[in-house]
Amino acid sequence: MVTIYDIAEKANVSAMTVSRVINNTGKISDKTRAKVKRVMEELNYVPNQTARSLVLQQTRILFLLITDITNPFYTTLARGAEDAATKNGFRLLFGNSDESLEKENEYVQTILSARVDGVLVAPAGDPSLPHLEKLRAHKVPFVLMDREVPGIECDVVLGDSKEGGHRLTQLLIDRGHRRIAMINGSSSVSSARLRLQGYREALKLNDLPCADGDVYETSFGPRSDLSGIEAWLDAMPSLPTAIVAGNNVLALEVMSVLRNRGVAVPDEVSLVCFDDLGPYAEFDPFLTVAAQQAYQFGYMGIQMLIERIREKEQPLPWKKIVLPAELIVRRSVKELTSTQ
Amino acid sequence: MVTIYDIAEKANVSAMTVSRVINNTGKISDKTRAKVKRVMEELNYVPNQTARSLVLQQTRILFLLITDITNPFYTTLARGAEDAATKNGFRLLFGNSDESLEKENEYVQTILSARVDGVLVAPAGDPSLPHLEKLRAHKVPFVLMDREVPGIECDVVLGDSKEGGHRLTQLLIDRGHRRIAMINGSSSVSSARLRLQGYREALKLNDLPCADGDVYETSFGPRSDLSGIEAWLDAMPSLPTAIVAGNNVLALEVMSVLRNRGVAVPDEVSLVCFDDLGPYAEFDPFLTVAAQQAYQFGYMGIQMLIERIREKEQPLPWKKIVLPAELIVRRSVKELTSTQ
DNA sequence: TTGAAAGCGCTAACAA
DNA sequence: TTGTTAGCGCTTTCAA
Repeated sequence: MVTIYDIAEKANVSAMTVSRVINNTGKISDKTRAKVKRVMEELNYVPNQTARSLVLQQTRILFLLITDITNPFYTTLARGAEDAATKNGFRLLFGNSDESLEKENEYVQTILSARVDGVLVAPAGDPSLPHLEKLRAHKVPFVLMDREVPGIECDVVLGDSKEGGHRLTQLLIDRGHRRIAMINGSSSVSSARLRLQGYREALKLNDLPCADGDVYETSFGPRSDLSGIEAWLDAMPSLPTAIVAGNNVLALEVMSVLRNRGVAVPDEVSLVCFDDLGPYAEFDPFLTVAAQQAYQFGYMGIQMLIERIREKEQPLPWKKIVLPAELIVRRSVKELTSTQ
Repeated sequence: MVTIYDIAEKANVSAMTVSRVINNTGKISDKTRAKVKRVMEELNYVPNQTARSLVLQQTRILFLLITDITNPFYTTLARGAEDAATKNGFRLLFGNSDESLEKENEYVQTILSARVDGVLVAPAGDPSLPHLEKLRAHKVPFVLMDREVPGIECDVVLGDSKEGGHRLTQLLIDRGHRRIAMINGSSSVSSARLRLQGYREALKLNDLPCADGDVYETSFGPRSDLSGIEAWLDAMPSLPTAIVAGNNVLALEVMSVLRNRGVAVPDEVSLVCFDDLGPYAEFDPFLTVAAQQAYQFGYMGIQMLIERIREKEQPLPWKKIVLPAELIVRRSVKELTSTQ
């Protein structure tokens, strides 16, 4: 590895001078600066951030902890975060807690030991409190987003969940709906609580009832098993004419269940939700696709990489994995009966 | 900051002993181990990865460089990569090049100076070659995915693009389509080239023509301006009965353009594409939503965080930003004319 | 304008 | 089983 000393030696200066050139600090004659720069280019020198972080006690790394990387709300948020970080000379590390307190805790541990300069976090819920307290105890600055956690004072970026819930519900009422149900995230998540509150508020202001069974509380994250939603709908004496979903994921899942039952949206049940669907909102994506095994791409890629790192000394032959795509036929293709 | 020496002092042992306890190396009596562990808990000690990386010459960090973080193909891939990395005791850092060579180059610089142990990269295209050569020159192991780059030998995880292009096209042919157009990514991207090849192959095997204007080449990434696609369609004497899209983003964009023109999919034009749409594939998401300003959440969050880091010494009052949601009314809500 | 020495927090190698 | 020494690559402080 080329170090600052290699440069110094070859340029006939001290390491300190090289350091000054790299960081543009102190006074240096143009001549030495040019000489040092030339040698750096020649040797392909890249400063070692690790060493620098150790002495400077800062990493210039920020961490973004989100709860669902497959949700376009969070990926869009991530792009914003990345832009802001880059613009300010920070790098951004991502973590995905999957709405799990356990994973969140692991990430907090990682964050502490990596000595990142700050954290932008969407907490899994109110029980995230100890994790935030840990960050606070270690003096790691953090900003909450999307969700507040009672018991901790800090900076926070929120959506107006109560108002939003109110307006979504009012919109349905304005369209003539009287029996409106709600599916929502866990009540241990502040945004879910507020959205529910907004919903109830709107119903109340319009003198509409809300049966106990009309509100279903689950998790904001995607589930592999939709039977909970099935059971919720089954338990109702009749389907509501409209449903408010606490987020986009829940809306899609409800839609899936309704579709399997042959219940048409919006003809039989209207549906509204929090959070948009990114690039997938405006379209009717019943696309026929050659589905590539995206997850496998990532998984096997990392496995190969780790193997390569482990066997760094004995260069094995290069490997090439080709994964077949699966053709998924959906209704974006029309059968043409007559030729042309 | 609590260091290994603070622990050592309080536990009446040497720093080395503490190190051994942390890493579970060497032989240590149960008694000292217990004592050291107790002190570590007491002082809330967290090992400093930065220092460790410096001496070990490895960071246990892998880097995943993708070209479009809003594409479900890549987020799904990222989940796979994260799982594989975590399972093997590595952390994963993400970067998003946005199909831009410039951003890619910046990330390569970051990767080199951060001394990550390895990189999993979807290159922006063939001109990524110098970036890969730079990684190679610095002996940073890397694995390519999704795309190959002529001129560099390395590990690679690929989809079978040619075969996939062929099969998608054949599917359309089997359904009676004779005039099939293709919209594709840049020909400087290997997967785009192969997909086109598969498409042409299928046409040829079926003795079908392919007019020059029927193939449109653009970028795989999402564009803010769809006028290029408009112009492509306009230039054709008539619309084809079917279109093959080189990836999911292109398919959605074509669909958007067709929809604006009142061209029905699949009734008037059939559409197929590479890559699935993640959770958004099976649904008809014409959802009415309270769209939150996802990008702003991330952007402002990071800004607040950086400000907080800068003003670490003078604690300013905590800030709270509340962003309003925008109600976007789409056709998931039905107007009820009669009450109830 | 330049350089020498010390140290950031940790671990490998060796010694006791 | 435990401790001492040296050094990873860099920057800060002080001296020249």
